[in-house]
Order: sequence, then structure tokens, then C-alpha cells
Amino acid sequence: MKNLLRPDLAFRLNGRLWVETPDDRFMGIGRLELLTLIQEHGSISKAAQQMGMSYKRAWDLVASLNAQSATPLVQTQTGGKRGGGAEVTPEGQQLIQEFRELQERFQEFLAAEAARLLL
Amino acid sequence: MKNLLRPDLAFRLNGRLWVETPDDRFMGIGRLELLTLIQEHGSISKAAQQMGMSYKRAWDLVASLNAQSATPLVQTQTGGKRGGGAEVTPEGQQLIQEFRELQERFQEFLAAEAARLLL
DNA sequence: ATGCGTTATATTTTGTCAAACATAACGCTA
DNA sequence: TAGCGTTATGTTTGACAAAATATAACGCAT
Repeated sequence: MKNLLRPDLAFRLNGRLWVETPDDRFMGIGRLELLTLIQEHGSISKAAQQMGMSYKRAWDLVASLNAQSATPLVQTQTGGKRGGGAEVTPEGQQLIQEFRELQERFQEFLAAEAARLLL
Repeated sequence: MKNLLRPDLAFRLNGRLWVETPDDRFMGIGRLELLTLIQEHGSISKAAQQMGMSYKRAWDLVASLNAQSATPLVQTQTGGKRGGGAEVTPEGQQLIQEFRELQERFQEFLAAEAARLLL
């Protein structure tokens, strides 16, 4: 069993997971982080800012999430005391939790596979 | 426990795995397919053609693979009876096998997780 | 009324990656 | 020697995604 990789190179097993519907993505690691930050800040724009993402992109992602959900995952309000805002609904929180746990199991899978990989 | 996704939408859990080194990708599903086809046809150009990939891209991928390997994974020859050709070395075959098996375990992981996912 | 911060939405610009295109070299064959 | 199919390599073009930019609307606060 030879070692394949150049000995001066470190390798890393990496990967991505996502949930897709027939013609759109539904959930992924980026949307998870976005939802989490919206929950934390109560604002799409603040969440976007913190992720270094344009507000438009964040808003589009929220729109995609809501469009594919039975009930809204993020409820928004325009105008008002703080200028408006957004909050993650209970269903959104459930999605956050499920996907976060899935991500954790995936990371465990990656670690286990990386350990047995011989390159 | 509510169902989150719109009932008219089917979801699919999907993902990607790859091996990366500090400043390049080393192995992934595309490279696996390319190596397999090179082995099958003994030619980079034929493999590229079959994948609907430009020859240049295929050649670049092979160059990247070889550049990161302790010993070449693909040996090439210019000119000669068939105009030249390429063959996958034993080390390349080992990489094919290891990564293919990893892919299979990953698919099993995805199937198992999809089954327990409630959306 | 005016201003503020936010959501909502369209349009334009930019960046990135792959495709397309273009040559050259190689070594057998005829 | 001319031709063929392949590897080898650089340059240009194109496509797509994300960012940037630009407005508008909203509803509270002052």
C-alpha cells in the first residue's frame, strides 16, 4: 500500500450537505448560518452585514426559504419602531435545529472517514 | 412536530465530498469519473469527450492530480502508434478504488440521514 | 412633516470559472 | 515526407453567480 500524496502536502477531507427541491435549493450551511444570525439579531440586514453578504442576497435566500415552506420560516415587518425587522418562526427554529444536528453528524462522518483514508 | 416543507414539493438530501490540499483540490467526484474514463479509454481526449468536458480542462485536472502525487497517477505519451495516450498507474488505480468506496459510504450516509429527516 | 432604519425589488456591474479557440510538438504509419 | 491522433499549453470568449448600486415603501419617533 503506497502513499499517494506528496509527503509535503497535508490533505483534508471536506464536504457539503444540502437539501434540494426539484428546482431550487432549500437548506444548506449558508442558509443555516443566515437563519441563526437573523434569529440572533432580529434583522435580515444585520445578519447579512455580519456574514459579509449583500442584503439583497440575504433577502433572496429568505424569500426562497419561505416560498418553499408550508408556513413562513422568517416573518418580516417593514417600518415601525426599529424600522422593521425579521424573526425566525418556531418552524424556522425547528429547521435550524434539525439541520444543525445533521451537520454535526456529517462532521463526525467526515472525521471518521478522514481517519481511515490513507493517502 | 410540524412538517416544514410545502406538501407539493419533494426534497432530496444531497452532498459532495472532496479531498483538498492547502491550495488546491486533490480528489473529487469529477476527478474520479475522469480517472475512470481515462483508464477505460487509455486517452485523456476520449475521456474528456465522453464527459462533455473540454480537453484542456481534463488535461489540467490530470496535471493537478499528478502535481500533488508522490508518483504520477496518470502516465502520458505523446506521439506514437495511436497518436499517443494515457494510462492510469497502479497508484492511480488505488486512488480510484479508495475514493469510490468512500463515495459509496457517503451515499449510504446520505440515504440514512434522508430517511430520518422530517421536513 | 421629516427622518430613520428596515424590508422589498429591479437594474447594472464585477468576478470567476469553464468553454472555446488556437498552435505546437511528438512519434508512428503509409 | 506528409498525415494522423494525441498530448501540451497559451489566449480569448462566454456564462453565470454574486456584488454593487439604486429606489421605493413602510411605520414609528421626533
